Amino acid sequence: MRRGHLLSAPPYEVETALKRLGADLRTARLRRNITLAEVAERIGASREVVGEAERGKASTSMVVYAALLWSYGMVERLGALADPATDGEGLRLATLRERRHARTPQPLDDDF
Amino acid sequence: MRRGHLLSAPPYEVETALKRLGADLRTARLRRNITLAEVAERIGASREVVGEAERGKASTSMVVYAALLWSYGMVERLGALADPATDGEGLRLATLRERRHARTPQPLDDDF
DNA sequence: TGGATTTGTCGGTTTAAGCCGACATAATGT
DNA sequence: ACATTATGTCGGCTTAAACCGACAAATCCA
Repeated sequence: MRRGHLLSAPPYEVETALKRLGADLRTARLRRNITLAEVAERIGASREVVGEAERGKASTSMVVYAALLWSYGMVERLGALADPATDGEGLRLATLRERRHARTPQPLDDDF
Repeated sequence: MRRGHLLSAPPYEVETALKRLGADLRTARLRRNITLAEVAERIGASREVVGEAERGKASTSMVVYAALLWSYGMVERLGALADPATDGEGLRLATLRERRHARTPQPLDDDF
């Protein structure tokens, strides 16, 4: 992790979403009346990383967030998060011209 | 990242969810007719990590997944993923006895 | 088929994530 | 207030994530 600016300065909306996700994970845990150390042990991680995830740390491994969702019975939501059937814009584009792999060489009109 | 067994062997349901999420992110990208390199540049990451996320790599940073969702216009879903209002089990428990015994989380002045 | 493009992989480097132990601080409840 | 518990923080250590350049394999389209 060196030069890419993603981790050092993610888009604002990304940070917002992560902060909210973390806060909601904390709410879920408190409602279940368990401690950081307890969840950490259940999912096989350290107390520290769980606390960081609850604060929405961007560079934390995806598996930490995923395991937390799993421990609260919400992991199916993660799997369905980008369901193609619910991707409105993608569906529109797909009906026009779906792509399988290679990029279609654009002849002239290169406007984006 | 050394001894915790989370990253080395996550729960099966977690791996499944990540695989599906990654596959769906790939579908979203192909529908939009853009390459790995292009998305990578847009979100400020390397082509490699994007490819790994699309394969559901568990140890990839959360921000990579989040930024991909963002680039496809799905980042709000991530923020709402663990919405307390939709946490059925949590709601039940909360009515019984909510716990407030936690320190108010500090802002986590961004990842250093 | 052939040529162009996309994607996966390999080697090497730098940075930091995650772990641990111990301590500091904040919140709780009696 | 006090003791207790939960959470945040510090320093050090080990491992690997993310980067880069280049190459190999897969995919696509004319």
